[in-house]
Amino acid sequence: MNGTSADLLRRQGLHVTAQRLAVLAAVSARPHATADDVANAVRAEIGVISRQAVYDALAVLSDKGLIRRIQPAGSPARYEGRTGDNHHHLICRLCGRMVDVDCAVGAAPCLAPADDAGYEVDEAEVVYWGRCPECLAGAQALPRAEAETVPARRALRTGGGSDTDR
Amino acid sequence: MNGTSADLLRRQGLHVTAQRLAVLAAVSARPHATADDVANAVRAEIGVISRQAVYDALAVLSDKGLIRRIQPAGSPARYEGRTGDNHHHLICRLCGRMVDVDCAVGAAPCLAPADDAGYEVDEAEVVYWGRCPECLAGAQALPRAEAETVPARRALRTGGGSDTDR
DNA sequence: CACATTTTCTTGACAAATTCAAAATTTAGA
DNA sequence: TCTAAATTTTGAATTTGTCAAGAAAATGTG
Repeated sequence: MNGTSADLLRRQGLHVTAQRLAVLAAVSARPHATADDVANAVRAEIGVISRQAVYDALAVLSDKGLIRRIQPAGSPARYEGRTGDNHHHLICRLCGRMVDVDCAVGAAPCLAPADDAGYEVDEAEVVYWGRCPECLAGAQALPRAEAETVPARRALRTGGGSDTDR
Repeated sequence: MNGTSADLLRRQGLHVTAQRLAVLAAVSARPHATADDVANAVRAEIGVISRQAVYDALAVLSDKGLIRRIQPAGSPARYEGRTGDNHHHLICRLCGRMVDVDCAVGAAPCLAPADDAGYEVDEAEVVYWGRCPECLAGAQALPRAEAETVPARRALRTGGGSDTDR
């Protein structure tokens, strides 16, 4: 199991290091984790790792396609291990909660642009924006005026910053 | 023509200010501009504007649906005037160039998730990732080793940062 | 038109996320 | 083991964006 991860790295021509293995494991274990979440998870596992090493590892792993980077507006970048199955994301505008949605169309690439403008497209990223069940319930309970007071953009940070998922 | 923009603002219950009109005009004139681009464009037109006023205007205008905010991974937020037609974006992984693509499916919302998980979805944002014609040409012309040296992520900033579009 | 209220803008400090740079370590292969 | 190249560490700097408080401007009313 660990051998597999190391092989994955080698197959991409990357050096195998404890940091990278730990980052890969952390991302797989916590879908939608931020770089910071990953750093903390890795520290819990191998002791210390520099912030830079985390960023490098995340960058290199996503460049090689071993992990996927998602960057919803107003939220720091997130990473996930599921790759290649071309699933999409449903994000709550109010609390930032993010959930996976299987592709409605089929296998990757699930979509081809109407006109590719000469681009060589390798991925179609789809984000569905809306409001999650909990926020819907909360918003509807509030009187109109108060509901409007909720600063949507800000909530993304404070409310759903890290405890996003599931 | 200017009267129209002012009316747009009034219709949304917003005060009509030179700053907002200029921001609106700047965004319409330069699709995919960053907040910084907008600030510069506005300064060229009305003299001075504070960074905060630009952010406020962009936030309020996109909240009201007069402009649209796009935030591709690894790049600062961008704004565009085209709204309501639910078009999508094609972004080059190498240089960051972004072009519009009309929706392949039809009118908004062009897509509904396979399983909405209880979310009330109001928008489906689609980003096609790939390599633009120029980068493709450049990459193929280079010998393999050199081509791989190009730091993809960094290029997004330097290469295509501001002079993105077509 | 003058006024009061509310919104918006300015200024300046601040914070988070990410990147840069240079030196020290580690990895892979001969 | 030894070497060259790849990684990691460390620490500072940037970029992007936000907060807060007071000043200025816009809108509706008398």
